[in-house]
Amino acid sequence: MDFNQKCYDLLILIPKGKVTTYKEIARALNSKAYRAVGNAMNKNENAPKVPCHRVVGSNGNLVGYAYGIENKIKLLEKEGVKIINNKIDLKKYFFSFNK
DNA sequence: GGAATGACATTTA
DNA sequence: CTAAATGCCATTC
Repeated sequence: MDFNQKCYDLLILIPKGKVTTYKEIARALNSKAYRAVGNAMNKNENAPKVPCHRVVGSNGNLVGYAYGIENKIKLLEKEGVKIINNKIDLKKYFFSFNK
């Protein structure tokens, strides 16, 4: 299984209305490749299968999105996540894989 | 096999 | 506190 595939697998576990960080994902994989995580999303092989939009920066900042940041914001708000100044309140919506 | 790239994070100014 | 520079991992050219 490739690294990116693992990322996708974890992303599917994220509940609706919650978000996580690239770092958290990397940590869940027992790795520090948060860069690679974002890269995996960029490939977007499993775009419709995986909620890539539920992944944000460490401080809740919306780093980017393959389909456009605007679209990402929209999707998150649809799920009940409030976005302020292109940022998310991690205190409220942060989801930890907590292994 | 080596160099370049990116949806990041952390440290320093 | 905000902005800029540096380091990092895996993938791709």
